[in-house]
Amino acid sequence: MAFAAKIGSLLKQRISQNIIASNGHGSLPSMYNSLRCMSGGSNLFIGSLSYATDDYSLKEAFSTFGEVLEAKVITDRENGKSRGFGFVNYSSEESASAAITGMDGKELAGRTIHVSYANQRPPRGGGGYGGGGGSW
DNA sequence: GCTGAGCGT
Repeated sequence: MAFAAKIGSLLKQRISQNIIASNGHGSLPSMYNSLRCMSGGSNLFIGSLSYATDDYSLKEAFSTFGEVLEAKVITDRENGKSRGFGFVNYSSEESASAAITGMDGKELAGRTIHVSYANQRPPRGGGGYGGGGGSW
């Protein structure tokens, strides 16, 4: 069949476009170094959070910019009190970018928060220090 | 009786 080949061609083009879009979106700023170890989702670091902010409020606050797969506010394990910062995991990089553009330097719960891409975070499992390399 | 730089079990 001829259409079969056509479908294959279309699929190939689609894949190529996807790869190219992942490499050079054209709209994303230069921050490819920050996205070196991630697959399917973007991790954002939220700082200067209010001590009254929780995971749910974070998710609800950042859910308006995109689909938040996971929103977590860091709390002390020995105290159980909010440390004042959290992390937001989006399902798309554009959503994360939109969240940064729309929430970085803005106010949440009455406090100005700082939104940026997360950096340190070893994939829990292994034992041992991973790399560090945080210099870009 | 609690505080505001930073990066999570």
